[in-house]
Amino acid sequence: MADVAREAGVAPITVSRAVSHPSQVAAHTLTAIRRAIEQTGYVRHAVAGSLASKATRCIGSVVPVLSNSIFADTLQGLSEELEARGYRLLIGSSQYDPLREQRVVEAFLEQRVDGIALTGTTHLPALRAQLKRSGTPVVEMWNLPTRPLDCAVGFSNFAAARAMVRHLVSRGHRRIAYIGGPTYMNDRTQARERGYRAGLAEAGLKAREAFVRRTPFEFENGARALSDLLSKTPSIDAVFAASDVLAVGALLYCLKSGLPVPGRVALAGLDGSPIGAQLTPELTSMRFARREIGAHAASILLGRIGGALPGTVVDLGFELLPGASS
Amino acid sequence: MADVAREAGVAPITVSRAVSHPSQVAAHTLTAIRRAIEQTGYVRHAVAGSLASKATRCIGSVVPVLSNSIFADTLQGLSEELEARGYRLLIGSSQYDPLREQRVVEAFLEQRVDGIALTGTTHLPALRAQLKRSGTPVVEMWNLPTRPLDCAVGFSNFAAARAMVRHLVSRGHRRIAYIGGPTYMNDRTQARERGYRAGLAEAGLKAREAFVRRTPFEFENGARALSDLLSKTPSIDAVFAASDVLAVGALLYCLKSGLPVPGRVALAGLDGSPIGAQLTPELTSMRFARREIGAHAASILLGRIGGALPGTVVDLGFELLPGASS
DNA sequence: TTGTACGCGTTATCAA
DNA sequence: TTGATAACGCGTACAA
Repeated sequence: MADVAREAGVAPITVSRAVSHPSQVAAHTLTAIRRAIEQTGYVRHAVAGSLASKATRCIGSVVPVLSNSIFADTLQGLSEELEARGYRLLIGSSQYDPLREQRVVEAFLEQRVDGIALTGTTHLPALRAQLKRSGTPVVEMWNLPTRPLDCAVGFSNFAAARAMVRHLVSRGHRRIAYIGGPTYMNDRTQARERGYRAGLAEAGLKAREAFVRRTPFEFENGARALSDLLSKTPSIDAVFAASDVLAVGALLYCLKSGLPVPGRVALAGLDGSPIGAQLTPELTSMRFARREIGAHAASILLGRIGGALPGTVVDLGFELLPGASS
Repeated sequence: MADVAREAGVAPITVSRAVSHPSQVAAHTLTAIRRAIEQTGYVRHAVAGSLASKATRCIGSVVPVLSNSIFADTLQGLSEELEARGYRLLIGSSQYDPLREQRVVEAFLEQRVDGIALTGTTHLPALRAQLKRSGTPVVEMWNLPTRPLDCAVGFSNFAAARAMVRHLVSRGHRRIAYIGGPTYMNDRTQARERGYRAGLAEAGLKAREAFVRRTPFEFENGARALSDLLSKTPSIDAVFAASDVLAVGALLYCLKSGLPVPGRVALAGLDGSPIGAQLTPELTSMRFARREIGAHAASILLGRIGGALPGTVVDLGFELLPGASS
């Protein structure tokens, strides 16, 4: 920066302004400085800038996994909105492990990110304390917390799951099994399972533990769980898989085994994945505003950084996508 | 840090050592400092540390998109390997736009990342120059460059595509069409298309432009391209889709339309996606070492940071996954 | 094993 | 609109 300043015949601080706040610099000074930057090959040192300004213009984000496209869409929304406003996105993955989440966030806090976007609302108490103490703006995504850490954006996983069970009931199904993810420290999965039970209860059906399977989000596991359900409790006439990864796996298993869907079992998922819509029969699912969750999260954080108060909770809702699988 | 030092009765530099190089500090001093850190709630300021040490322990990575799981796997490998060695991963996406790639890398250079992992080998000349000038270690992933920018890890997209055509020929197919991605500034897609033509040429078959479709990587586009090929050039007896996203889309289209596979058309993809393996018929594909590409990229960059010379090019090869679709 | 002195490259603050 | 000065919070180099 000193070299550029010398070259352009100005003080270093003017170069700083030309780069960061060009509107505060006279037009002719600006052109001189830009030429000098060109000539010297100067690259702004963002680390030094952050140290002096006490702002990194970086946002940290934690998702369970990158390989599930539902979070990829949210990250895309986050990243685009942030980029448009001159912010950068750091991404960490927790692998559904709250301890890893904590470690990733600790790294973010050391980097002095200006804001943090988390997936879900279940976090280790120690992490909640660290976040509070740091004063960093936080937004929780993908569910509606009863008591948000700071701000939140998502939808009611409970209501979405219950609505799907209502749909299956409305189609005449009564013996509805459930395939979902592991519930440990996962508020979304927990809420979906509660939504399933609530939906059954509403219809006067009773939830049976023998109708429930919990398994990690992989296609093969959806297939395996369905096969297991059909052999152990052959009386079931529908399966609600609380994630399209599991639902698609289950549907493909039926196609492979020649089991008519919905003739033998009806199937429904959640998440509205593109692949489900391409299958035959088309998978009944629920669309969530995946990209918008990210975009809203970005807006909320930038608002908080700009001085807005905590407490914002945005509900983006959900939309039933009825398919031929149910 | 000054507060911690006072609390522990040592100089600030000793606190710095206790945090960054604990082995250089006496055990009892260490425990005193750790207690002081606990009491004060001190969080290391990584920005200041980076400014002083001239190292950020951050690696920047550019992928075309996050939503395609093939890159997610590579990022997972990268991130895990880096994390294990105390480095952090910054992720940017180019949306297959070389200008966006350049802007993302410029941001990385301003942040003073210690190394950069790029997808592919086609980059804007201006970007190549900036990278060279910066001296930052770079690794190109997912293809084998003839002249690497610095280092590279991947496999021959050309050879993989050619091998798949050989496979289709060996199964008796002669009128083999091609569905691939857009070729502009995408060396992987270009190489796969050249591999297709080379495979045909070897077998004494001639490539016809009417047999070729280029379309963005989406399930629906694979379906649309196949439908178009079947109506315009009904004589085709096989389709090689140079990416499983497109191949799966094409296969699902056949299932929906009741076209026998491989009876009416044989189908083959590339990338070895999990979903392809679950379909009926199982999709013929090619497995690439997606995770390992990322893990190797991390090792190579850390090696370069540690002083290793540029020029490393690692070929991880590919493996044919024959399925019932061909 | 611990400490002193200094500098890393910017920006905030205040003044001109 | 531009500039002088003083941090920002660490780690390096060297010394004790």
